Amino acid sequence: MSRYNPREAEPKWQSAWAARDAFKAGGPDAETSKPKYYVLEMFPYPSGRIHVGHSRNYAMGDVVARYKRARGFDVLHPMGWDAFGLPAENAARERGVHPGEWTYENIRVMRAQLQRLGLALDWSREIATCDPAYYRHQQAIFLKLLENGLAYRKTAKVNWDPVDQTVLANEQVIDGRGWRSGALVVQRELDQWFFKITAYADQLTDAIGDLDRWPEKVRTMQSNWIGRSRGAEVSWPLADPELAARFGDTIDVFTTRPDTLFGASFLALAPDHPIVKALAEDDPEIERFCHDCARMGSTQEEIEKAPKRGVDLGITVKHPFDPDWEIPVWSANFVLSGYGTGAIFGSPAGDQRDLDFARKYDLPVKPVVLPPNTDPADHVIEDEAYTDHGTIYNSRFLDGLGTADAIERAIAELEKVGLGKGATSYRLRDWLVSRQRYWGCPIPVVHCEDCGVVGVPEDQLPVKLPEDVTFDHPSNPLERHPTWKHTDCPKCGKPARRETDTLDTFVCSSWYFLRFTSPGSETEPFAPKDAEHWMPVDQYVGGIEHAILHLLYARFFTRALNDCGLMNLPGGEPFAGLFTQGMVTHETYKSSEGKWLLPTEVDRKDGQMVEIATGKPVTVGAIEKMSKSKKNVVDLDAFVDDYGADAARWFVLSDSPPERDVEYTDSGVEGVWRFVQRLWSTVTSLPDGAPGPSQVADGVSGPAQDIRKAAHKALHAVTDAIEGFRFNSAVAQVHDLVNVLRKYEPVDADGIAAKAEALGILVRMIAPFIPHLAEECWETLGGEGLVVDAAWPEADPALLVENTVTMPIQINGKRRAEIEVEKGSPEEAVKSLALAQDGVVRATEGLTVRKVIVVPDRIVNIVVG
RNA sequence: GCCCCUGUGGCGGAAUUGGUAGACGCGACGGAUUCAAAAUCCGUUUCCGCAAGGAGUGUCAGUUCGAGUCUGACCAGGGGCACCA
Repeated sequence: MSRYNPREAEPKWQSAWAARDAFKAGGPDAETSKPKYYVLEMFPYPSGRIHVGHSRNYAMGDVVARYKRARGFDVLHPMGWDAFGLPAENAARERGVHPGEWTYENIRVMRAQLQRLGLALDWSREIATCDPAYYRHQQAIFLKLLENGLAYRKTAKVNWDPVDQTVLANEQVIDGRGWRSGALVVQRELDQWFFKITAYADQLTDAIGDLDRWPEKVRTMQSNWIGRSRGAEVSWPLADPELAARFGDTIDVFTTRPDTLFGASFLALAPDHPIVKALAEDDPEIERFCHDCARMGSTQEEIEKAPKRGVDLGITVKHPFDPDWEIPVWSANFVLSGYGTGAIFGSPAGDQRDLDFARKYDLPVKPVVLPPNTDPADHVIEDEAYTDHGTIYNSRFLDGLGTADAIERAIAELEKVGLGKGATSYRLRDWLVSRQRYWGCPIPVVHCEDCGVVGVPEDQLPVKLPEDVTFDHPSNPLERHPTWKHTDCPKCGKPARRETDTLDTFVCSSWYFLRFTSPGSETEPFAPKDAEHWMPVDQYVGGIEHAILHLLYARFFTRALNDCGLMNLPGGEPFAGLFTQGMVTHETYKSSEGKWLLPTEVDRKDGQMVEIATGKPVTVGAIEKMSKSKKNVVDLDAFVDDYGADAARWFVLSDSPPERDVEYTDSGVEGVWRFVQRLWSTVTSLPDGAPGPSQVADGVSGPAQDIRKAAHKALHAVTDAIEGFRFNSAVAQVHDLVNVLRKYEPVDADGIAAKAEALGILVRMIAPFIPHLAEECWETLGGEGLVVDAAWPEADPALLVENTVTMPIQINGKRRAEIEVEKGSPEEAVKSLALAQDGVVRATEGLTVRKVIVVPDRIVNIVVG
């Protein structure tokens, strides 16, 4: 018997699919009545090579794409490249290769790798975000956003590296120093571009509830990130008329607990609050405090460890409910300028931070919320604030109300006296999209001394990146380029300066799924007709690491594009179904010199891991997500050379549930190889002259009928598992059926027909998982055409039901025996049969049968005592 | 600190509605084949026990005729958010 050779079979079938354009999506103009289905995996950054870890994402999407095709859908399953980004610039610095050249070479390699996997992709729709044909439309979109007030410019605090002369992202600042230069990072105010995502904060929050095919976890994370909280804005009149004239009549604060207003003991302003800044100018103590706070590091750890500090500003405000009650105003380091109004009122009994602050500076602490079932005399605040709900007391007209009622009443009273109103605050900030980088989409505006910021007219797009740039200096090459930034104002024609910032690469990935719907569109980013036909994406597959930013930005973008009139996507949600897959993990290896080693550089010798090159022992480290940095990767090409693409696909879908991590092990791979060969030998064991795989072996009985039943049951189970994204269960079901089929040696024509039918079902069932082997089997079995075009088989309901059923018999909940009965046997008959069983008689001897529960066709439970 | 998720054999995991816990795969062990090995094939494999039997889904309680599944408290691991007022 011949062995299956993926090296020959896989390229052969891939050419066969390509020859008939098997995976080309139809679309709104196609002459088809098929319903559409858009399946998409998060497109990759072309970082170099694909490893087995990456392939899991694509394998899952491919199962869905092929399954839906077999189910009669017009499937759109495209692929492209998230091709702008910092690694290309780093490569340019380290190796002197142009970012574009490096990127396109990586794309070439990775495309070939993906094609070897045999994915059912419509390659005619391939896009790369660094292609001017793509980013010119992104620039057009930017101008639309600008026109509609959704893109704007403002000064913002950034991390500035004075040595590298560049802006650093928060994660590039380590212990207050630049990650590359090691220079102390300073906070600097720079003009930056923002997208007004906060305008959609409510919509983005409210719509989360409708995303019923998204993981709960992701929805929670999005909701937390937006961080909507309802409360009130409260205005505190400045006591000193002179100050009131200078700073406006009141200081406004945001609070979620207006019910605790009578517990107020101070106001605290952020160190960079305008009032604090102004007062600092003629008060050295305040000035020093502000200076200290500005210098404080921005890392989480530092913020966490920093003790509460403050300075008395020497001014007072009047309580909104009592003009005679004056409250001191402080500045405090724990108040954030970017949240709410940058000012709070301290109610120490009900907030731990306020309490810590009050204790440190000896400010009054008055409890105003009484915990349920507590005597006021027993409720004493020491070092722990009571932050929960309860009954309000010590609070005049709020006394006796519950927290929720008191909040409403307090807001109503604030509105009555004109010193406040109900308000909502968000954690979400506007999206800073400026990057001082070369390898990104240029922001298509020009700065003119007379006209200000002027958008580049559409007919002059794209604003292309210059090719001749140098990376010998860390700062932005666009800024340093001798000529690029000099241009004429599109409005008045006078010499002007181009914007040298490029867009955050998250912008590119916020609309690529729309571009896939009409990748050839030259005049528009996408044709609304195509976008409206294909959108939303029916099934999106990607890593959990994008649970917040990418998905939130995309959800913002589709809404913004709707509002700019570029399309009409009802509801505005881009991804109807989302699945977040787990990673592929692998052991890590470290040489005796402490360098990470590739799995191919180590070997097991006499039970010990050694480095092949040196023979020295190797430290086996933790099992971690496959990553280039830890070198615990298995290259996809090497894997496919050894075992074939099908084996890779089958492996990453086996064992672990798709949402969880799966560990790569050599023995697991060998198990897959065994399975592939076993499947092949099972298919080839069918004698010559057997009927084709689409035939139905009707009217057979005995073992032949049992085989048919097994196949149809497996089909039912696998169909269910695919629909429910439980690919590991589908794999187990397939294993089971193969085990049954390979042991079945038919002795007559009926048996052969039954086995042929069963194999036909099996082969169509595995086609979404291991499509090349499925084609090879289909051909061997004499199937019509290609299995890629075969319809998904239908399970015969008559074969899914059994005539008899095995019922376990429990005594006090413990299984003691089982009986085989006709399906639907009457309860009385089952009961007496059960009581007559040997095991039952033995176990009930000397005891009284108190009750017998018969659940028809399921179980019998006898209660004795 | 707050929020969420997960705890099942030696390992990954299955059990879709409260109804036979451990499917399927890996590993291990025994056997066949082989001069030998690889590969392949056939068995066994939750634990204790020779057996009869008993115990068993992180721990403790509860609901139920019956709990991996439902409820409460706790323990452990993972993730998210974090001076967000």
